[in-house]
Amino acid sequence: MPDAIPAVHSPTLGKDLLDELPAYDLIELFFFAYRDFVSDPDRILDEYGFGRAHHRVLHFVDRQPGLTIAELLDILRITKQSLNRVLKELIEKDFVESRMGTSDRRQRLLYVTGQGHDLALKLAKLQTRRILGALADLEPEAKELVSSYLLRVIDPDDREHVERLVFGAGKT
Amino acid sequence: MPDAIPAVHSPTLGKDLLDELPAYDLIELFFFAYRDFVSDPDRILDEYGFGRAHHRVLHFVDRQPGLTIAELLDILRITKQSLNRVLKELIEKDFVESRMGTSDRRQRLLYVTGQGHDLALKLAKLQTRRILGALADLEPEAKELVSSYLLRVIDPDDREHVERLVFGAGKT
DNA sequence: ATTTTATGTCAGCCTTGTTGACATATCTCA
DNA sequence: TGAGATATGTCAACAAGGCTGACATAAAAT
Repeated sequence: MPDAIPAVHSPTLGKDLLDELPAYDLIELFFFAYRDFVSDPDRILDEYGFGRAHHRVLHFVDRQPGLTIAELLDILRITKQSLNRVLKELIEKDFVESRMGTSDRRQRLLYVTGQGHDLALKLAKLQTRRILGALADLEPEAKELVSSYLLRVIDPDDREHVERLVFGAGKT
Repeated sequence: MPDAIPAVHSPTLGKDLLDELPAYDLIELFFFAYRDFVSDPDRILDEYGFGRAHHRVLHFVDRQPGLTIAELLDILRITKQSLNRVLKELIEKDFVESRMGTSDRRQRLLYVTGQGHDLALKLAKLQTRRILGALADLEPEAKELVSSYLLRVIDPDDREHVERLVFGAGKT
């Protein structure tokens, strides 16, 4: 079937062809790369009786101490019932703690505990080894390019939010 | 806590710091980008009563007509019971068909049907729009760089397999 | 002829998502 | 102050898509 498609380098057709020819290479690479990216933490999480859902919560709470439930729901885009299930376990096992808000006492502000931070860091380092290691043989500007590429894959409406979250956290 | 870490640009420490400082930016961008990357197909799959698991099967069968069950299991890395559940549905709804192997009659060779191919293509184009669109304002060599980056994120043991699968499919 | 391989299938369990309904405490605003 | 909005918690039920273990069959391989 690809045989029927004429040589690609005609400048007049460039834009249309992008719409027509699926980028199977990137689609599949993305799939496999992401799978391996999340697989590293899985083994360790198992030892603690946690899953990926716990990892996500722990990660974002570690990154943004004092995060509220509402903010976390907004980041994860799951229902409060789903969140509550894993959050409750993280709190019971003393990896996260929830304090009453000071200005608004309805809010719960989330913080990681000592061992919560240790685990979050351990998992982040594992993933870091893989995703920075992958840059090793590439040009020095590769990291900048990859991260600006990934940012552009994100929905335009969320980009600003993600940018604040990713590049603005920890400093606040 | 980041305050305790000394200024980063000392050349002697470069390598060690890579091991120590988690790449939160890439970790999070990867997370958000992948989420949006898979979200596009979800809406359409819903209309057919399919989920992501069906999408993956349909995709790889579309890409590699004549795929066997064993090969598919190897690509997806799930159990045959999990695969069978979604595969059965795809076959019942006439998106995929399974023919007896010719050389080895124990094997089942999988093929997409007409509507199976149409759906697979529709989904691939949706994802293509996003992941090629994200290249729009970047340098021309960005695509090559991103795809070689993603390849390097994949487990070294699988890289060759994935390369064959990604760059060698459809031609066979 | 026996064993191995490729696949199918039954039954049950887990994680993580969903919806809907309802409870409580606190804040906001008229 | 009092009514309503907001932030969170919780109960119950369900669905998708993973998993394990056990067992069945047909065909290939030895």
